[in-house]
Amino acid sequence: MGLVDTQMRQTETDTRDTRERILDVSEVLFTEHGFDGTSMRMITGQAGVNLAAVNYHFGTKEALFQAVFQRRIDELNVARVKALAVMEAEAQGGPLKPSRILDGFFGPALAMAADTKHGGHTFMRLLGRTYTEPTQFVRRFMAEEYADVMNRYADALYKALPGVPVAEILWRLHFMMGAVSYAISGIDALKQAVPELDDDPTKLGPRLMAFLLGGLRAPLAESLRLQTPAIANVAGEDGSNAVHLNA
Amino acid sequence: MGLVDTQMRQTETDTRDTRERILDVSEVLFTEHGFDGTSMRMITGQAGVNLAAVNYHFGTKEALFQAVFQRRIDELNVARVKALAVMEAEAQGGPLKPSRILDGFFGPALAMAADTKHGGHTFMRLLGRTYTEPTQFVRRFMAEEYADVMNRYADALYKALPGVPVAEILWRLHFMMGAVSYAISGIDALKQAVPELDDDPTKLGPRLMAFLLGGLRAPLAESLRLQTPAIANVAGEDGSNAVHLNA
DNA sequence: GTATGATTAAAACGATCGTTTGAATTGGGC
DNA sequence: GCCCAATTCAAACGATCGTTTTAATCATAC
Repeated sequence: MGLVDTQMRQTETDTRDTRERILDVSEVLFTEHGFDGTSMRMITGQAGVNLAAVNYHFGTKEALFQAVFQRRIDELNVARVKALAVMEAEAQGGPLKPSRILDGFFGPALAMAADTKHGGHTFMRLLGRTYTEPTQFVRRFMAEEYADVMNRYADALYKALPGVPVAEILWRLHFMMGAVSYAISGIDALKQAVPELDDDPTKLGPRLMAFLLGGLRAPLAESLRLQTPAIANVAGEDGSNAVHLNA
Repeated sequence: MGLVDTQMRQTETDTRDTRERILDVSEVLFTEHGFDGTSMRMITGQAGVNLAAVNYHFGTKEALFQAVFQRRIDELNVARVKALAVMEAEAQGGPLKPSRILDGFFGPALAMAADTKHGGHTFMRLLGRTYTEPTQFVRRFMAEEYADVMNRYADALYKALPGVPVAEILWRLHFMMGAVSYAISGIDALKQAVPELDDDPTKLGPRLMAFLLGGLRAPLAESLRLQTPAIANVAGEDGSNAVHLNA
């Protein structure tokens, strides 16, 4: 046992070098060129390992993508659950402030996105994109791991915002995730459209938080409809097929 | 001239059949499998045309993707500009209601996304994704066409929301686009995480509008910071590298 | 030293990729 | 009828894809 253990640890240390080098490079390439746009030769070439190394260590290209994904999302989930647990312990059963709940949920994501040195930013762009094009593997992943974390935060928000239905909270959590995703990934496109825009990275957090809190605490749609009919004609040529965004 | 014109029109009618068939099929396949994940043989096979037809009519695969993109985004831009022009004419120089401005901007997008019969929904998913992974072609597109529409709506919002800086409006427009993108594309992932969620499509518009308006009209970050310190510890193991979402 | 198991290396596999070629087919103008 | 341009078609091009195979190399246990 002891011998095997020593040997194992040694070999594991060896492989971790190659394995992690492959993972790091893959993370960047998958983000930049997509799954199909990234070839094994691009990966192994840039990682400085043999072509067969990926198949040896991960089995298949798809399994490699899965490994890239798993490594980061586990880290993200752990940070989110831990942040919520700390806050709930402090509150001793009482409700939390919505702003702090959002901090706990989106803080780890933004922190990871702010890490441009170790691929965190790269991965968050990959995650935000993958969320809108769920493959079979990602679907299963969402159901297994993501659901738990989302429901915990939805519960916390439900306590913090009395009177707001859970379904509404989940939808708004979903909308907020979209806003955060664009805040992280879409900056390039935004700067392309408006080059003169102030994109001070230190202001992004407050800007985003202000927006998210406003959206989260917005009056419900039912009461809103009474205030604003908001029936805009956004139709085709003749204006017949009007679209009612608020109806 | 007349003869040539007649002949041209006839042949154009002929090619339009193949061309549009290719465009329609490509739209679906590019959305579902991405650019690299879609092969010319998948496209031509499903469209019922010869393999060489794409190269003949569009020149190259990338040009085909560009054509797919252009067809829809032109339609979107025209609808948005038109909706704004109508509202501004009615208002006779006065400010517009923010809810109506959002209707004008996001109404056409949601209307297109609601069109599941003719590929509109498909394309909106493609657009939302492409926005976060801008290729060289999309970058140029953003700068040329998207910028104009965005700035028009930003100006309208600037008039409607006195005291809010233009930069802030642009950022919030950006955040809102993320929320809308997730509302359109991320439903599958959301349902995967929370299967019991109420996803009545007729409620999506009001839900989204309520959220967007809340985020748009939220107090600015500067004043918000005074109310909520909102410094969450979302750090790693030791809690040393705390993240300040609001600082 | 030798044996053993894990890792790396070089080479090749068949399959599929986007694109091109050149001939066949089409359809309207004379 | 023929002509001509547009389009379609079948076939092939070289390149690249993910994966497998087989041998070489390495580190460790005995």
